[in-house]
Amino acid sequence: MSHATRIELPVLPEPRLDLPSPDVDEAVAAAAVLADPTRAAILRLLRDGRHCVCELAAATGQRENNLSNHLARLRDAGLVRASRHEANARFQYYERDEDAIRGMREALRDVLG
Amino acid sequence: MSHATRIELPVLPEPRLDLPSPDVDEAVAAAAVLADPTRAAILRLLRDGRHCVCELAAATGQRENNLSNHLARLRDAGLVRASRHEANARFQYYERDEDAIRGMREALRDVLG
DNA sequence: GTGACATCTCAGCGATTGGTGAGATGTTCC
DNA sequence: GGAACATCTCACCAATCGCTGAGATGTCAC
Repeated sequence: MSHATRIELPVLPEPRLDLPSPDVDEAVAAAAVLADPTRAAILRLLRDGRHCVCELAAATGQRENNLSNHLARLRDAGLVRASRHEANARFQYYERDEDAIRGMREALRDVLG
Repeated sequence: MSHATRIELPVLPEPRLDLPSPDVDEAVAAAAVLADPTRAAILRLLRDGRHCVCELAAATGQRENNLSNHLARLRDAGLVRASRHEANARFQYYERDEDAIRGMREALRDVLG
């Protein structure tokens, strides 16, 4: 046999310590929004159409001021819009911004594959 | 004009207080895993193949014992598997469980649409 | 205007959680 | 065997976060 070494031998591990750190900021921000049961339920409910605060409060079992807090966070994140009811302006009706939701989905997809 | 009312009049709002509360537990659990930069980076890095702890630590800029903590959480959640290197068993190589990852993706998709 | 209703804002408290430090376990090399 | 290495475990502390309570704003009905 010549001096040629066998190809299938187990190779010594040489950890690569220069891997680039992936950019996951968007995905983490999206996940932080969803990591609360009330906010996740809001986004799930609004998937089927607009709802006012009292409806969302009843469906989630939360008090209305608490829901208002979560809705403010979703508004600041640009994920939902609010507009008063045409016939009775006491009610704020919320709907999703589907463009922003799509952005969340793509950021999460980049991490999960 | 007869007594027939016009059809296009704005309708009085009657909030539906009996909406069923959506089940978002799985999506919330998935989001809680991703809502940390280190864990999100780990899952993103393992998307391209197996890596040992020291590689993940270098790429994320975290200390190895801290990474070990996060990897334990991912293991307990069934999202990653560990196995020692064939040629040098000092190194624990981690890889994703793609079935579990797919479960996460579907749970999140149910909320985001 | 007055009262009732729907929503909003924000300070404060309690619970959860990520990073650290120190020590323990398992592996390789000499 | 002993030393160096790679990883793990866990108690502790500081920071974060969600719920509550109280008060403010805006709208409707009378």
